[in-house]
Amino acid sequence: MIAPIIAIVGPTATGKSDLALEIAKKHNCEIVSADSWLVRKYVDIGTAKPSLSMRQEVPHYLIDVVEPDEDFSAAAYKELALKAILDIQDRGKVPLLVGGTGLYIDAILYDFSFAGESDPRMRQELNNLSLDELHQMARSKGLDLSQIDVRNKRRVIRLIESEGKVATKKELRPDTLIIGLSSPLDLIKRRIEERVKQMIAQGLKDEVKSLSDQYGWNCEALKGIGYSEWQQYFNDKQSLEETQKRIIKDSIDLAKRQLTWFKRNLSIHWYPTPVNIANVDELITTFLNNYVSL
RNA sequence: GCAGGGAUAGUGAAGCGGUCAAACACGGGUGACUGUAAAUCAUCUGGCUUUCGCCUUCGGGGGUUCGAAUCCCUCUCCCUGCA
Repeated sequence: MIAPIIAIVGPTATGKSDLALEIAKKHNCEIVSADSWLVRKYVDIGTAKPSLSMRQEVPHYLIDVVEPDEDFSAAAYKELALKAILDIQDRGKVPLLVGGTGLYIDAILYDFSFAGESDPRMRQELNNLSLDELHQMARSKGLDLSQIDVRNKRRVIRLIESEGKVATKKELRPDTLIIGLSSPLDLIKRRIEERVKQMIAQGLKDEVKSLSDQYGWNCEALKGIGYSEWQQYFNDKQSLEETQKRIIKDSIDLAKRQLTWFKRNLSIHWYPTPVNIANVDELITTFLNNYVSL
């Protein structure tokens, strides 16, 4: 059974969503978001979530699937996204995987097998231990610390949680086309700046306020970029200008990390950021022509 | 004009005779990444060099000393008190 899948990846603010919509309309696709923040309800402005009208034009999946204070994971994402993908394919359409969360993208395209669940209570206990204590614990359980970054607490915690089970990945799944959107960092910076200003103009502050009122500052939804920065502002410890600056800075740092992740993937077909849709379109048409129903 | 305080790498700021190319923070670069991933972590950040190392730095100039960012003299600029 032939089942092509197209992915659009890249750092924030490079126009993935807009491109995806155009592609989807032209090529009979439905969109599966691969973004760790779009999964969450009520964080709309700060995540640049695709608008309702966009979502009406073309179905989007894996958006608004968890509550603001709910735990989520890459493994959970994989399961849900896979379901959506199969569903789309069953209806004879092409899934368009779109997002900037490299781990989520790769979990699908390289069929990650995650190493084992985590128990929320146990995780909390582990979080309270020092790195040294975690090392000791891992050693006493006979776990192999040599394969992980032992200075990274989260990796050690995960090693303990998964009891040494090893995660695996496969080759890039066949029938996959990956398109990357990027541009020189300077331009990305400028786009981020502009976008953050726009978010604030659109009422990001109120969105944050109502979330913090309803769920408290500890909820997951307020830990993200564009959200956490406001806590200081609402405590009168930071001006609006400073808040905006910090959001921009955090977003740029994110973009760099995303770039680092995607850069090493040699299967990506890169396009510069103000995308020329015609170019991308050509590649996609060629790709999809291989699958014209016989 | 007199008295006192200050001038340190991209920024802020330690250092106050040797272990100082100079703590730390921020800013910047590079990279890692599988059940928190918008997370978490590593690493570099005066110049040249892969390393060893060499060279030029701590407002300017001149001294003291085996040795100075650190002590002395002087000049410039900034702040404070008295005029």
